[in-house]
Amino acid sequence: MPPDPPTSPDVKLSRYTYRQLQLLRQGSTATPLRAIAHIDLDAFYAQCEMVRLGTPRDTPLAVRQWDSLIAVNYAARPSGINRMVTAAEARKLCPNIVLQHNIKTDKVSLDPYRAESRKILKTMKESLDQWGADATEVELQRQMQGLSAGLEKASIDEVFIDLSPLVFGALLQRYPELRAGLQDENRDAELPRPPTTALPWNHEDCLVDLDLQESEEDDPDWDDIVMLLGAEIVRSVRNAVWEKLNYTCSAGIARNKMLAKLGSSCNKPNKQTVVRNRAVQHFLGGYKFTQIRMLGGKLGDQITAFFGTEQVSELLNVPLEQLRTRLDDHTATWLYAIIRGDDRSEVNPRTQIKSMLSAKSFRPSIESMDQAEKWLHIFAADIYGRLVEDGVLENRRRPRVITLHHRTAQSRSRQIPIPASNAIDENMLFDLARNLLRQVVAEGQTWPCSNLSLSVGSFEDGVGKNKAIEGFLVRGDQAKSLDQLTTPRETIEPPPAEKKRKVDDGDIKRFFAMPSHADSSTPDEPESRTLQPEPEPASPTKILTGEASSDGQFESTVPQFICSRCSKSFPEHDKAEHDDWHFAKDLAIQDRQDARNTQNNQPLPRTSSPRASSVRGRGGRGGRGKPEKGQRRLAF
DNA sequence: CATTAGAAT
DNA sequence: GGATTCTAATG
Repeated sequence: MPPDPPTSPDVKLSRYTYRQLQLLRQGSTATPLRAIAHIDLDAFYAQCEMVRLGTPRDTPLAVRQWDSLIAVNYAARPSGINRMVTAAEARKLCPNIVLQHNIKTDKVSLDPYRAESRKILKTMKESLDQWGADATEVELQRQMQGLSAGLEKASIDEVFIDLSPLVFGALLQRYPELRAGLQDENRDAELPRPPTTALPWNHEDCLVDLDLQESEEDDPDWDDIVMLLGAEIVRSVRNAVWEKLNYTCSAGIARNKMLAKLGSSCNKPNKQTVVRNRAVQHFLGGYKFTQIRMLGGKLGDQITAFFGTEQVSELLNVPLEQLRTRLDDHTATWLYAIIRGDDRSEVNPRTQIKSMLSAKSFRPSIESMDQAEKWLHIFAADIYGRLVEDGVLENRRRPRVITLHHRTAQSRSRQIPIPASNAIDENMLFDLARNLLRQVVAEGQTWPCSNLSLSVGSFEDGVGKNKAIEGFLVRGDQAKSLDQLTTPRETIEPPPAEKKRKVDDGDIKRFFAMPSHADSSTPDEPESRTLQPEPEPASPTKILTGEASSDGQFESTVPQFICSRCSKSFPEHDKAEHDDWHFAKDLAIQDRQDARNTQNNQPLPRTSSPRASSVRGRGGRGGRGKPEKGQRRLAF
């Protein structure tokens, strides 16, 4: 009998290694076993109105703005109604349709939808936190400790979820044979094959057909199991959203964000689509690449023009070299990978918004200061409301500049710092906006005005009472358990960034230790903007002086300086210390950014000496901003 | 800092 | 398609 072919030793082994399995735990982007979901609310605005009005699911309804429709529910679509149909046509096509008007003077009109969006997100988080909480074994409890899914709000009605940590937990729970090898030194050993030969897919899951060379008869590998578990989790999330809030949504489950996003729109409404690894080629091959995120605009058009096709399947034939002749290296490499289903962008939890803008274009242009001011009030209220959601009240984040844009024939903008000494409120924003508008008006050519907008930006992390920085400095499991109570959203997973972090930790601690307020090691505001009820042992005086100086009422005696960065005033002799404080906080902020961005990617070069930049006085723009720039673009 | 472009929903 | 929102590049 001839010896077995060389494949035989591998027959009982998986294509995947213990290392690749282990990477799931931290939600690494580097493992092919990753499980990412994209969830998309079905015709969101329409559903919001249906929920609000108690409209039955099978009643046709659309949300109307002006004469056009901005959302059409699924009950109305069979009548041929879509967003490019006028209200009158819709009525004709479907006489019994409910046309819910979106009040004209809107601006506030998005608010209810935002509120619903928040509720939905919260429900999803709760559902995820709940999932798998029933593990009984002690050892397992330990292993699953703090495993939580990262959740990125992609828009008002879309989220990405990194299911990997949860899937990791579930795998260990259901396949005990995987546990032992994780301790072994040889992480590059292959996993055993999964014990199952046929997977119990839920009949409601839509499976994308496998690649041509693959067969449903083949035994599944762990990536298939991962998808199965992912689908199970997503189903429970969707179910929670339905049960608690009465919204339906569609989802895609796949190896990465790009595939998940494409998947979620495959079967709507109220369905979930699974793109298994073995189906990726077949799946993507049928798409136009202009459907892929970031390729829907001019870049996509250019590529189409360059290579004479918009089919993924045809672009696959273009070798990387040739892509490089028309596109810059970065883009070429990214494109080459993305059309092959390789997308390593991470699910970015706690997407920190960088600016908030409220705008209005005027159909007949407006002609007077009065009209303009009316809108400034609306803008200020709108932005203020969003700032509150973002945590201004708790002092978690705070914008430093406010900008007014104005358009007649040309457009102009003016910005000023937001005084850091005062609490932000609606009126303050309005006053600042009015100042800006007056500046614009003073230059003439103001009316008629076709467009006005107000925005705030340059956010600084207020670090609402020491939790965030401290939590970050603690590593690993401690951090996670610390994190649980107060900020369930933030997933902090340092391990991959270990090497470069170490140095910084030292720096940060060193500088945080310096200030003479030796209280509780808190790197918080020296003058404590918040009125924290928390009885701090050593600080009643601190709070008092803080309030006094921000009031500006008791300042005459001691010589003061005003910090150019935060515009707060302090006794002269505290200046050095205050500068150090800014420096330390810059470092911490930057470090946190880095950890988020780097985790799993190549380490980035840290900009040389933050110290030097923090000394620089003017412009209120010390160490912040620059460092995260380079790798912002396309992470892969 | 101001302006403009690009992308997405 | 229009309006709105956000981000990044550029000078």
